[in-house]
Amino acid sequence: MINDEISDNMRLHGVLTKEKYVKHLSVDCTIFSVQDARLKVLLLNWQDVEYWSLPGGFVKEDEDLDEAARRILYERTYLDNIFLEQFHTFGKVDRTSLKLSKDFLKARNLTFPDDHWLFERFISAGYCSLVDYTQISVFPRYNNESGKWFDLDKLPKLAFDHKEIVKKGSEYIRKNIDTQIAASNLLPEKFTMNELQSVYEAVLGENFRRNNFQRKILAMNFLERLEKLYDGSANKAPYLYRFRDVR
Amino acid sequence: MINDEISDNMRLHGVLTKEKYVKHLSVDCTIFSVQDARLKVLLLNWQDVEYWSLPGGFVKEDEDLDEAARRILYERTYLDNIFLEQFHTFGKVDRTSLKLSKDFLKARNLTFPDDHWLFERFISAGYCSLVDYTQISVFPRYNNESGKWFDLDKLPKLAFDHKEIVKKGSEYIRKNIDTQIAASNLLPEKFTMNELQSVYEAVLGENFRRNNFQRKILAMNFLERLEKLYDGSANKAPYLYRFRDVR
DNA sequence: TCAAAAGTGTTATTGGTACACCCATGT
DNA sequence: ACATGGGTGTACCAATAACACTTTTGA
Repeated sequence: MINDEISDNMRLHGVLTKEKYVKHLSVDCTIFSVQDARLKVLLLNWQDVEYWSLPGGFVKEDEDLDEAARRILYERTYLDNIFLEQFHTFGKVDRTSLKLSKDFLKARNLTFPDDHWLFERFISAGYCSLVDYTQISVFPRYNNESGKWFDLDKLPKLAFDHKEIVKKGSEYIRKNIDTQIAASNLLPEKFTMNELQSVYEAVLGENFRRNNFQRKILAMNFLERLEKLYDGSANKAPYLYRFRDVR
Repeated sequence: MINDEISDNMRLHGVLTKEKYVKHLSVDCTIFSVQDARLKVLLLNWQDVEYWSLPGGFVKEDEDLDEAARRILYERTYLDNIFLEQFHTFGKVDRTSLKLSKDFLKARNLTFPDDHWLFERFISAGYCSLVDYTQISVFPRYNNESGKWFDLDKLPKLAFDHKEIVKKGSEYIRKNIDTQIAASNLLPEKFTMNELQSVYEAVLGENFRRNNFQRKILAMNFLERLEKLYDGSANKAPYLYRFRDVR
């Protein structure tokens, strides 16, 4: 366990010194999911550091920005083939803090020279995705790192400007809810209207009348009605649906 | 004139070698205006270079990304206090081209070592703004550079991925037309409903019925009705309006 | 036969579109 | 008085919201 931890940190140190990254540029992912009928965001925390932060990373020199975001998401969640969208780039000079950056590295027993680019100014591209948290097989990536899902109005202390990033990310998800939900893996291949409605309600944080919801969704014409689902419950069997266009 | 040109280029060279910029990061501005009842975009061209490009620039190390965009817009158009919004960041590895970059510099008689960061990969944050082209006092900035407004469906050959940037920028402007027009300086302090409608029609590229347009706009409740305008024409005097919230 | 949950229908309201009409204004 | 362009009213249609009723299901 201790050995794992050391080797993890060694690996990270090696990666940050040897691998070629685009300096001053990072990607931060706001990964949302639905849990207990609420929209949650995934945050990471390192042992002995007060602040939580978004799963983020750096962009390799030979890697598209979008690719970098996909890779980072994969590294954090082992989720592949996920619909990920850029929503805003955060570029305030003082958005990161030297002290906090050092604390982060100290918590992992990493040291870098004071003039390392890690301590300079960072511009960060924000990406967002809606995922099924039960399909996230393994995180965190490092032993002294922990991940947790947070309610948007019960966020812990966040590093840097990550609170603002989460806010903008969630606004983006809500504004683009139709495509986001359709492209997410939140629902199984086939699902009932009720399940779909629950997801909408969780993401938007408001309730709809089931009949009006059904009409509205069906009018958008991206659902395909399939066979009925007999799940053994003592009521009329609901139809199953599927998103029309294959992703 | 020749002297001016030389000194301009010298200045640019000096700036690019001495001033501290965030490497690999640029800002490109899509500046739109309305001319002949059509939405136009401002493009720049250097003598002896086939390709046109967006007014862009680099971000200083001690400058917010938003600030950089404002500064660049000011440098190009001498427009100040302009509503400028970020809409997307373009990060493909091959979005710039080494050859074209060299051509650009050659056209200005500038030489940089081959390993200069100017020739490396660039990530560019796209900003957009709607402005009154008649209020743009002076551009271009350099003598061998010319600026011109282009119809969106009659674009010339564009450098790098600037065509895509223009497209995304115009989509953003159209999607956010209400705030964009209200925040722009396209209209004078007081204006008639007809003038407002013309701007909407130019930006969206479609026509509306005046009475329905009026209803819709007034329902949004961001206009304040003022006195009537007697301009001497032989018809009923239209009301003047003003945007409610002061910008 | 009953409760639970789904499907479907009906009406009212709202927002937008099309058309019509009247009003003010300078020539 | 008249053409011009602006203001306002009304009828119509589609989308949405609110409410009601019927159907299916396993216990």
